[in-house]
Amino acid sequence: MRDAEIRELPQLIGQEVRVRGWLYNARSSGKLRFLVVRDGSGYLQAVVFKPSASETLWNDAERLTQESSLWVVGTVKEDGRAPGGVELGVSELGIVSLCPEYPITPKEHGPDFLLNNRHLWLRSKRQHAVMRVRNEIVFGIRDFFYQRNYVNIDSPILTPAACEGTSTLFSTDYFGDTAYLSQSGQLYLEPAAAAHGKVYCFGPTFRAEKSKTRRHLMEFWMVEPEVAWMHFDGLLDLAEEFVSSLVARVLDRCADELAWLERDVAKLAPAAERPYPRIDYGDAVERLKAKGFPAQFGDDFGGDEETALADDAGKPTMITRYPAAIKAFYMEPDPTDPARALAVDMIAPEGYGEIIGGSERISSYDKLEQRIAEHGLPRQAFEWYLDVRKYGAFPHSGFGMGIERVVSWMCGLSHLREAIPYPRMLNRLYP
RNA sequence: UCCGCAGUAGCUCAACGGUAGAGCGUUCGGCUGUUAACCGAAGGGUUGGGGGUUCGAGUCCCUCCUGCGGAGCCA
Repeated sequence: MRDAEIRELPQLIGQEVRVRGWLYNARSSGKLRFLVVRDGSGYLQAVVFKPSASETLWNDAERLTQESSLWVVGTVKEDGRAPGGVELGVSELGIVSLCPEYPITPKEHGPDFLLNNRHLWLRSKRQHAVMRVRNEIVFGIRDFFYQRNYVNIDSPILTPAACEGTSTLFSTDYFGDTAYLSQSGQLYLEPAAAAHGKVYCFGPTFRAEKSKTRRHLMEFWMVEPEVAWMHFDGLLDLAEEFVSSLVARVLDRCADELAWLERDVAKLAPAAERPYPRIDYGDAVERLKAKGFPAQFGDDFGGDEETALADDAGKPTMITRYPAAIKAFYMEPDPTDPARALAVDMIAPEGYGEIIGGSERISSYDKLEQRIAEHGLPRQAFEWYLDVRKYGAFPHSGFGMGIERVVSWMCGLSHLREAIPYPRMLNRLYP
């Protein structure tokens, strides 16, 4: 007799196995008791039949409460009446820990209650599926870059000053000095691109903005590639290849999870195919005006405007060459129009908003020095960053992608908070 | 920070200014194939806090707190 994970039971028909897990739900019908057991790998209907069960076995099966931990020994049987087509005829049952009244019932709950019980909510089917998709995306990201000979160079989380000087930062005491939690790894990645050529960082990012929307978290995960010698067109190709490959991977390997989440796969599938539309910022403004939005050249786009642009194509859409004035200081000006930056935002369809922001970086020492001054940034804090241009300047480009927004989009979630195990939001730091 | 919505049983929600209700969960009973099983019964309440109007407030008014959605900002 061997221990088995539930996912492998279809290959073990007729064998006696032990399964360990938790009681997800139970139903009884006179002389029968159906125990739905979950072990993380799947769900199993374990059946106890009173006439063939010992008194102890039957009583234990009756005593079990939702989320009690247990083990069952029995024979794996094929049965069309069981969910998944396979069930276990239980011959022995062990109660490891009897669970007191479990807060999360198989009925509906509100978001506040569920978030207060996030540590338990993670056990439920839907959250389980989301974390599986997230896992696939995270691994897919690392696989994508590893296959292409990128080197993972992680940036520090504690930093001495604002990376971009715009967003509000969380601060903490650092032996008497003030340290800030990183809001981007990019600046630290650029020197590493001079060392390895193709690099990426992947870690948590912190924004202390008091944003209260379904698209914002205070702490989120971001992956940022940075590539030496890559110009703007190459960056657009990279972003497109990257995102489409992740979508294809999730569609291929997470079909069960997407089904549990009732994700409309037909709406996601087009994003697995290249190319993605590329719309010049100026054309995007015109298109929005034609749709009745009060868009003006020079403005950044709002959430509704982004949605309108990406939904035209029904797949991620890249908006290119934004006005330099509304973009970060380190972005390379467009050689054909210095008022524009070689910047791109990739907007996901179905209202999921910006998932990627990137640009070609300024490679000239003088130009960067000038921009730092124009933005009123403390030059001293950026000496090391200027060194990237001083000692062997090189053209390079990169982008950042927010993991939770991508997970949220692929899973079809209505809120980013379900896309991360423990969401950090305004007014929420528990559990 | 601004605008809007909400707070009633453990959970999700009802209740015209006039006796505080249902479903799920829990406990007990019933059923030999259940699929969020079903049937019967029981237990479960300071209606977010404070103040006011009224013969009478879950309901109307003021105020505070908490949460949700959106704006701004961004991934």
